[in-house]
Amino acid sequence: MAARAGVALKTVSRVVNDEPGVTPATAERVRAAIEALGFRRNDGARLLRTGHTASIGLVLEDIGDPFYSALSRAVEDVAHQHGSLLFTGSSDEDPLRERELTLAFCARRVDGLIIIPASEDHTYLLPEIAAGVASVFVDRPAGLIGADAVLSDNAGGARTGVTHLISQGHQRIGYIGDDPGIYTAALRHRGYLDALAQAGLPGQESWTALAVPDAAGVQVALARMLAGPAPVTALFCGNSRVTVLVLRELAVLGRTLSLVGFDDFELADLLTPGITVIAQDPSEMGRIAAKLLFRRLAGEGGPAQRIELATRLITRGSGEIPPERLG
Amino acid sequence: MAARAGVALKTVSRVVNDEPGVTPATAERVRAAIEALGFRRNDGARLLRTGHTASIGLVLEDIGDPFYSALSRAVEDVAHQHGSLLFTGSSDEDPLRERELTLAFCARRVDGLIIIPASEDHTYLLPEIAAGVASVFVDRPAGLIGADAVLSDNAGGARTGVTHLISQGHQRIGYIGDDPGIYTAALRHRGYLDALAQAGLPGQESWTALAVPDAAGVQVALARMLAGPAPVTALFCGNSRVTVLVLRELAVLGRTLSLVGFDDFELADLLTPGITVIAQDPSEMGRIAAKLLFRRLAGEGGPAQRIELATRLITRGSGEIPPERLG
DNA sequence: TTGAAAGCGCTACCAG
DNA sequence: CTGGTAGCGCTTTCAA
Repeated sequence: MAARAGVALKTVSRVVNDEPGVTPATAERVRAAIEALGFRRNDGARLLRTGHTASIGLVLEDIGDPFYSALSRAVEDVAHQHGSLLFTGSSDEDPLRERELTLAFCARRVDGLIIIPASEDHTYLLPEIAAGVASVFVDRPAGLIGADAVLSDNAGGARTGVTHLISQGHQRIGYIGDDPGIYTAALRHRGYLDALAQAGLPGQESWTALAVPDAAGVQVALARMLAGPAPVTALFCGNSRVTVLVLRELAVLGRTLSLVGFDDFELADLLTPGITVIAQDPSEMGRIAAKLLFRRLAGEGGPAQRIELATRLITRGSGEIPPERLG
Repeated sequence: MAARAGVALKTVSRVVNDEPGVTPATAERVRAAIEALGFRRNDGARLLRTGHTASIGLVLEDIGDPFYSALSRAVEDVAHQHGSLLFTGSSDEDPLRERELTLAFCARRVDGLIIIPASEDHTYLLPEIAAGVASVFVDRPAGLIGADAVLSDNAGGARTGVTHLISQGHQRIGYIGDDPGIYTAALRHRGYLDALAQAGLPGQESWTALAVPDAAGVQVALARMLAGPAPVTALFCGNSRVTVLVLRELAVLGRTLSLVGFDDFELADLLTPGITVIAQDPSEMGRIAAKLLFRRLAGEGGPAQRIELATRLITRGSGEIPPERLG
């Protein structure tokens, strides 16, 4: 400690922390010494003593994905407002990695956790929660434990999108989406089915492709939907990755379909036609989750909250092509 | 410490750290106690003793920007390989915030720093570096201090892009870019000027717009370039933000220009025509920077390195429209 | 193979 | 107003 260096001894702590009870004169002397010796307080040690680390951990699927990076930014801003630093880690949708990451953050004694879960079982978090780590789940709820969660209205959003296509006159509407083992994917598929049922429209197995991972999968799925005498005239895509893959394949095939996608994406408005989407608001999700986390950290009690955010239909052209205008 | 709880006392440490010299029997007993009591090692305390924190700090402009989020992901992957956790912070291009963030990371005693600088003066880092914090700068070099840096060939990339337009037969080529006070922006503008000079083409002041921040600015700039009897037939955009704004404005105007943009972006290939770009590789930049950082952390000496990465011309259509084919 | 003590850098608490 | 002392939870060093 640079105490003796200046002149005073462990009064340094007081001046560093702006505590009351120090003569301006001595304070100034200490400050000079600090400056001269290049003293840097070790927050690690400080926070070992005080108990909280003024840092939170964010575990998400992939920080490189624009959706999550937008969310991440919102979380960071709220954390900054509260004087907290942010640890980030990508799980790559791997439950084991999620767990490792989360536990590593806990070992660092983060004050709180924001988790976009990849795992279905978060009982491993129970001891941590008992030890006082606050945690908020985003995009998908926690598995097997009660915890705060900020979610989108996945089913409702998909229903709105498909209903929009129906209202344009479409009767044969396809669906391409993720593995229904994924929480959001299952709900979106459900929304699709609900919309059809509500309109009294028949579904058909060949019109649905789940667990489509890549371009090849999309190619096969589309080929199936477009084959035969009564091909699909419209398509609902379960996420923006699929939407983009479909757009590429449609371009290759030289075909046009009326199309609505779940999730907005950059430049969706600049394509021709513009892509109609069901938009979530990742920033808003991050902001709300982070605010809730800090309220918990501030001592707010009450049962686990489940906040569901509405989605928004943004019409840009691709979803407003009636069946008769298709080539 | 959960020592007395199990049975043994501070032998726990040995077990937790897989140190040699523990009977399997006692080890098992300790492990059981750990499990039972839900013991969680406090890495903060551990690392206070050992001196290194197994964490690095990344300060960038905006984690919400796809370019930086891709870079960030690459850094995270390398950090993970080395058993390090990652602090992330966005400076919003504000020198003060960059400094705050960096110093906050240093107070947390991160082992190393990866900085995408917003500031022109990094002398504030000197004491930290003297204290042993390794640091690598990315995208732009450090200001006023010698430090490792990983950069793109901004001038060369811009020169390639503009030369490409010239080779398509264009003689009146405009440039819209950022404030030349920004390191990368100045170099890209220089590349543009160099390419024109090299081809013996005249420049014209009205063809250049620097420090264009928003859609309104782009609108004005384009109007100027397209006015008169000898309007610009091609355009080089200094960054992807500008490229997208230009695309929107051209769509509004119903005009076409041959166009090359610095920086690749999602869906550039799906637009009609596809957008020809000079691509950087943000992942590669992040990866290289992080690897260099960990080599420094491992004790590699030598003078500050300056690594310059090549850019890549990706032709997709927009840059291959000859002047005579423009409406 | 195991135990005890010292100390990392800081703040909390109680004396002076 | 200022100083000393204890101790946060861990590792390290030396002794048993």
